[in-house]
Amino acid sequence: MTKSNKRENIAKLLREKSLKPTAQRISILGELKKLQTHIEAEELFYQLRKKNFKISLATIYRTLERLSQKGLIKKVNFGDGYMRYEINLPDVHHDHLICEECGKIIEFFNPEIEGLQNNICSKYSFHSTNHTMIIHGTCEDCQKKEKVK
Amino acid sequence: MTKSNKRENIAKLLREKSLKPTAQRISILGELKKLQTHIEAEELFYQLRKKNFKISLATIYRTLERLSQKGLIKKVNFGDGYMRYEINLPDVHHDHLICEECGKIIEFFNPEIEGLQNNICSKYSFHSTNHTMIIHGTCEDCQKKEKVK
DNA sequence: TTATAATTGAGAATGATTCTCATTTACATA
DNA sequence: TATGTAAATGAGAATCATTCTCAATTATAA
Repeated sequence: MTKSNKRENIAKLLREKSLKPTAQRISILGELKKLQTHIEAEELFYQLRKKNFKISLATIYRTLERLSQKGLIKKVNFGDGYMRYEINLPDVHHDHLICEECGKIIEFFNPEIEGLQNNICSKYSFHSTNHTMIIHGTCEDCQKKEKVK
Repeated sequence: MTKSNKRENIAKLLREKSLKPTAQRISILGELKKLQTHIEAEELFYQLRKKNFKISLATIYRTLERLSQKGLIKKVNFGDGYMRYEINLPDVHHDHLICEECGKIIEFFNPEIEGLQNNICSKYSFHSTNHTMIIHGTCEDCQKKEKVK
């Protein structure tokens, strides 16, 4: 796919969500699409600047918020002081394992979680739009390091 | 149980974790124990001040962090800008449903989650110390309000 | 083209949390 | 029971991710 085709696809996506397809929004969504993983606002800001996209940090935050409200991206909170954002691929929901030692974040997908979520929600007559499951602990590598000590 | 007995129990708990049982730490742990639910640092600060405990906000934050490291309390992040803290009753792990409309937080306990967590961890050779599952959506009451509109 | 409502940039403001450092406290030891 | 010392505390300053403000710019409908 050509570069301008990609841009046009993203623009279309934005219009479908009644968001004006500005250069800034297209660049953010394009970058997240390419990344396929979570990123912090400031990091995204530097990445885009490095690629000569003209954009301000305020716009990054504003846009990420809007895209998240519209369901185009997901906002993830690992509890370490700042939000992370990632493209929202429908039906490919994943959750996270966070290593307390080295900070590594492992993404995992578990279909049973979806079922479990449904059970819980129906029990409380709760209508869920989203869930987060974060498991904190120690990763394989860091467990080995522990043993060596 | 008398008031001074309670204090002595909490002091013992702190000593077991090699934490000096200061008046401030005892008051914090006592309050969380009485509450049995999550609370924000600032709110806890006001509660304790109201009860004439002499304590500073800095100490609140420091102590909550220490108690959490030692596993006496749990730190919960609902992603709304500030941490919440709650007493950690072992083997009574619960998770949360958060209503996006009214902010209500429903606690739930689901034993299957523990099993699921174990499956995931063993798959990744991950040693878990803790997990959080948060389901965002709309609570029963707010769904009814929606319909009326 | 033009009007206008939405979007953006730059930097100031906010606010939860952390840090600093002088003072106080718990407690092991004499 | 007195004392030395490392740990804990209080008060307020500092931090820093995020949000706000407002003038300038831009997307699009007419």
